[in-house]
Amino acid sequence: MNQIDQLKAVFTECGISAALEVVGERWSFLILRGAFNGLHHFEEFQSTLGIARNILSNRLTRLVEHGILRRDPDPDDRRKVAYRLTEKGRDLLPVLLSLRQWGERWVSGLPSNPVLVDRLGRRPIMVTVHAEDGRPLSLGDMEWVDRADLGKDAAA
Amino acid sequence: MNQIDQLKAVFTECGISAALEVVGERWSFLILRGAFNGLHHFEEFQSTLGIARNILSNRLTRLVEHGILRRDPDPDDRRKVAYRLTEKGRDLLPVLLSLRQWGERWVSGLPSNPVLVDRLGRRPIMVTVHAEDGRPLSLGDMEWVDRADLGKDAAA
DNA sequence: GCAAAGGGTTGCGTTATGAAACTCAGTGGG
DNA sequence: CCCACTGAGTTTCATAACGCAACCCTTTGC
Repeated sequence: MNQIDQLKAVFTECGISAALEVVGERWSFLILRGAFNGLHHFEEFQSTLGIARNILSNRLTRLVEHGILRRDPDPDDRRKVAYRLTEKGRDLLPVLLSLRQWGERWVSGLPSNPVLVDRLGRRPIMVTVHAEDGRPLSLGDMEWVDRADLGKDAAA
Repeated sequence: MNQIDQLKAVFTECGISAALEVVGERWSFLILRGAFNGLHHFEEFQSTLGIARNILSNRLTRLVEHGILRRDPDPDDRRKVAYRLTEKGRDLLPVLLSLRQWGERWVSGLPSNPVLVDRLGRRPIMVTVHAEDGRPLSLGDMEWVDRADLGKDAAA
């Protein structure tokens, strides 16, 4: 098995590397953040993010190819194209939110604006790591287990 | 201030871009994944990830500079250096896990190995987005609110 | 018909990434 | 003490990704 095959194996066997292959390039996350914030059009992304037009074009195309965004031409104005999150894209919300939570806590220091709130309680939503029964967990409460031993352990 | 200008302001100070400055480069997440999986040494990262040595060197240095990893020379063998997650680094777990969850579901299709389980229940842990009271939320249950309006709304 | 808007491309220079070879202190065995 | 080997990097040079500015082509509004 050569170097390339090894790399390829790494890329396909782990969910993290699989995900990064699709959304790991520079700007991808920021474009998605924009999409979650209600941006739809090329010019909106370009002017709010300040990204180079060729790169933006490239990323949007890639995100569409990977089924994360949909490209909807506007029937009323045929110059316009709306990029919208698919379900696959919307399902990246936990990634974006946890990244934001971390960035606010450890890098920028200050909570950013606007805040995503629960429509009912009108309190900020949160991302947590927890057990199936809902108990919140920290790293010390977890351990790595070979998948093959999972059922076995649970049964034991 | 129109919507776009608002977003533009938001974006420069957003936790997501802050986070990406630090961990957004290629390989950073994979190195962190390795660290969470118990890798500590340069050679371990290099051989398991297949990353170029110069890049690995560069990333490790950056992650140390940003306080995500600690660089501990081994007192018993002065050739060895152990890279360990700091609290700031460990706090990236939700990001890594949600990324992995997404990658497994939407890209690789299959669950990867090993699995992080709850030490007590010995069941896989999970990452979710939810309200303060624990209710799981989907995008439709949330809305963006200006932080200044938060208390106001809650009081109203 | 003409200017402007929207969504891109093209060309070209700069940075980032990658492969392979090289360094160099430290260690372990004979 | 000598030599092979290990661990953790550096250096060199080629290639890919990124960024800027300018350009292009439809579609619209007037």
